[in-house]
Amino acid sequence: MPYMRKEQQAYSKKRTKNASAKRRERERVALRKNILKAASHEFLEHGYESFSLRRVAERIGYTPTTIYLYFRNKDDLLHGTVLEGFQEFDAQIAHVATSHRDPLKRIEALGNFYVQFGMDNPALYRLMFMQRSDLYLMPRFHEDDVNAENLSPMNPQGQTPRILAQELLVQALEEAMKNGNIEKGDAKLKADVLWVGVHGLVSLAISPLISAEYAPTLKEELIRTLIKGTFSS
Amino acid sequence: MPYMRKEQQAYSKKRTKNASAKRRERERVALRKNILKAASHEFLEHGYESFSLRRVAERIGYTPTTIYLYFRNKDDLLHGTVLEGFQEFDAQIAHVATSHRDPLKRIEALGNFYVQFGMDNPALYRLMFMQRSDLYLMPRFHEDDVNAENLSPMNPQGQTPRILAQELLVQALEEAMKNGNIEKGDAKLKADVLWVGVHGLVSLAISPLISAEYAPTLKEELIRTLIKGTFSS
Amino acid sequence: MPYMRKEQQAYSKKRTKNASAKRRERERVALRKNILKAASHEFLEHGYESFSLRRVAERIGYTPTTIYLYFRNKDDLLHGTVLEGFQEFDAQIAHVATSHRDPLKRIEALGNFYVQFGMDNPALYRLMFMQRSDLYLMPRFHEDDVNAENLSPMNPQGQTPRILAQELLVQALEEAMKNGNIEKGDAKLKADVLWVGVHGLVSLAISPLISAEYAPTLKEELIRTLIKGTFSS
Amino acid sequence: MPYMRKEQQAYSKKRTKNASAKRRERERVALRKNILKAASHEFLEHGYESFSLRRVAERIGYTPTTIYLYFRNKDDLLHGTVLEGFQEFDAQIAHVATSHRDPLKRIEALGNFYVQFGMDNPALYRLMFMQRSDLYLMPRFHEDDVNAENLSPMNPQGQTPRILAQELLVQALEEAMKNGNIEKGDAKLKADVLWVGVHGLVSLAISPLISAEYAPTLKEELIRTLIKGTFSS
DNA sequence: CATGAATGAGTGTTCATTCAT
DNA sequence: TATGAATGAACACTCATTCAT
Repeated sequence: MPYMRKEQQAYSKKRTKNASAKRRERERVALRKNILKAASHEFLEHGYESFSLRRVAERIGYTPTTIYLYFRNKDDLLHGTVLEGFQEFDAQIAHVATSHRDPLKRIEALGNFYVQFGMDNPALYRLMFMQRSDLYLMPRFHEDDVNAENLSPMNPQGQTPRILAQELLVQALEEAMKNGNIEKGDAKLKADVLWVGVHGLVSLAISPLISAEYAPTLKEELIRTLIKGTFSS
Repeated sequence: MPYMRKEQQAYSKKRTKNASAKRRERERVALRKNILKAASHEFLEHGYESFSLRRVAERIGYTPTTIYLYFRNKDDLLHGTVLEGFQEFDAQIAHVATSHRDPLKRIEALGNFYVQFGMDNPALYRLMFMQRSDLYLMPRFHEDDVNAENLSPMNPQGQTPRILAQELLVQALEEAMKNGNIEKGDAKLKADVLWVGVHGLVSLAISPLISAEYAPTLKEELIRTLIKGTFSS
Repeated sequence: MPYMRKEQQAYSKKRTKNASAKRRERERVALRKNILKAASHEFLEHGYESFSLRRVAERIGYTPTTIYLYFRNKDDLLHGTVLEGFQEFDAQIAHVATSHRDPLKRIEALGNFYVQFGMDNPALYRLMFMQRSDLYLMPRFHEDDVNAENLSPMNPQGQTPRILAQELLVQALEEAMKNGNIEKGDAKLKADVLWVGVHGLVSLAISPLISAEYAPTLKEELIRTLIKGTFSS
Repeated sequence: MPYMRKEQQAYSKKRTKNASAKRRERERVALRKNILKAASHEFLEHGYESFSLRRVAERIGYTPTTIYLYFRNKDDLLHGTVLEGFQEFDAQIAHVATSHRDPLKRIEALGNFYVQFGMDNPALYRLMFMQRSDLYLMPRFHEDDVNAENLSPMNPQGQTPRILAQELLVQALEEAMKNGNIEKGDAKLKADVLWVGVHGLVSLAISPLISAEYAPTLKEELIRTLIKGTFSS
């Protein structure tokens, strides 16, 4: 080590300390993300009910104990995982909504995205819309998690967040009504009918009740029917 | 005990025995049903994966061991729960189908019954159509259960039984097409669209995603939409 | 029923009662034997450690509870079973001993029988000589079983019964010494050497350590060796 | 803590860490051995069939769960118990064999060691030669245990290892025959006769059937008999 | 005499969690 | 920061046993 004045030494030390602290923080965040990623895989494979913290630890090559340094307990990890999934879904569908000016096209895009997302993420879809909708509806999972209100990104007023997908659909329908694209009526009600339709499709498509090959055909027919039933005068 | 002649005594004894045997049988059946009911609740609360036989026992205030007197093992209990529900559902919907000659009325009745049954038996509905449909699809649960072929009462040819509700709907649609009530087309496909609709409705209605009060309104609108989309030329 | 005088009636009644009592007693004894037989099969198949009372009940088509009418508990049944086996062994070997006057021939017969019995009843042999010799040695299994001293039929003096096979061998050797067939010496010691030899053979023969096909050859050589080592001057 | 320079501190820390790691390792090994010891006692008392992992845990004052930190499952524990014993036995008897050039002396030494080992380790001996010989015969217990081929140290050719004691005896007899110490013949057969003899002795000596005091006398006589029967012309 | 119903103790095993290091 | 050691609670399941009938 070359000669340094005392102040320099102290300054250097501080810088070193800072740098190392930052690196540690970076590593910390990275590992946290890693855990969440592994957890979401675990979740996808084993579902909500038999989600195992130990298997998550195994996936990333750390001891179960380590996870406790990043999450308070199994539930916390699980909630973190699904929260991430929910946010992902909300972000993506919000993006879809903002990508189409024309309300009719937007409605179609929303429907297609919804179905696709469900079929691509069956475990998550099951959880959100079939098993634990309460979790999806809940504004926050832990009482002390003050940032939880931004769970649903489209909720600037701080109201209890609802199902974003549904709200986007309502908005699109309202616009379409205003534009005169479709006849006026209860937008919320009509939106819910559409939602019921696509949800029915997805939930059957990710079950053994209808086959994966059959799903697209059925989807076509369903959409045709819904459009005809909803929009035709 | 009052004085009795010997023959009377013997007769009385026999009657007592019979009566007690009958009472025991009644109790047996009752407890079995009780277990099944508790099991379906357990199922509803904890899902298939973390279904716990012990918790079922706790619910009804018996030892876990007792359950083994009524079911061979955990799987058997689950299957029993499911089977019971399926048979009940199939029997009732078959009855509905035979109660309406007119195919259009029959379709309406089937739909109404389907929705009502689901909302009246949410735990069972979840089990059958949302979580363990594979069980419903299975023609028989135990290889040695020779009576399993009558699982679906409308299957006299001995073919692998499928979803009875769906088949009844297809039949009704075919009749309606033959009668000229609706335009010809792929009856199976159209039936499935209807099914997707009602299933979507029920599955949301029994979740916290839409409220019970709202359900009837939504149902009306859905039916209107589906009918318009399906039948109008 | 024809006319009878009172005394006659009473007599007849008594006779009837007697007869029926006897029949009941016969049935009782028969069932007890039946249980013991089933138990000994169970014992043969599953050994001492995993002997199951319920399986015994299943074998004879009675409820487990019934067995408790004939035996105090599982141990009692188990003990009854093995006791029977021990008595059988003792009876048979005693019979073998009395069938041969010539001590040398008797020794040979005893050895052959011993080996054969062990190989024919491996479970019992294991229990008597390899696993729970204490049971075989014990004069009685239950403190209150006063008849237990006749466990070993050759023990009229009421002494603690020892291993009958061994005693018979000692007697034979003593006779042979007295007769001058073999040189004098410690008969007990020489008998024990022979016993060690046959026991070693049997216990290996009923284990996977030596094959069943090899056993006879080995037996021949063993006997040759023992005779040469014991009797030749 | 006394004053230390930084480097010293780091060094000390490292040493401490090393030391503690070593201590942990020692404790680990010790506990593992403890478990194995308890397991072999459990085995001795309750036999293979009703061997209870939980009782083993109780014996050493740990929770059952702890055992799973050292053994994969019950079977693994049993196999561990057995394997340990076998390796020990094989190693020791191999050492005995190599310690005596003269085949006759070697045979005598082998016999003495065999008997002594059995009487010193009754639980293990029972396990190896009286109850679970199949385990001893198995070349490896776990498919993934690549080091299992050195189970038997005298098997450089990689052949399926058999009972080492027996093989050593055969070798010694063959040498003795070659040297003209004893008359030629079937070495394997003669070795087995000797084995049968010592096994018979040990297995009776560690049972209540013959007393510990009597064992040496009987052993002397047995050896005398076997030698006379085997070697004398 | 025999049974059916029920229990309590015990089995192997998994898992989330804690604590000292 | 991360780990290793250990635990306690829970799980499905089996068995011997009791009690009322």
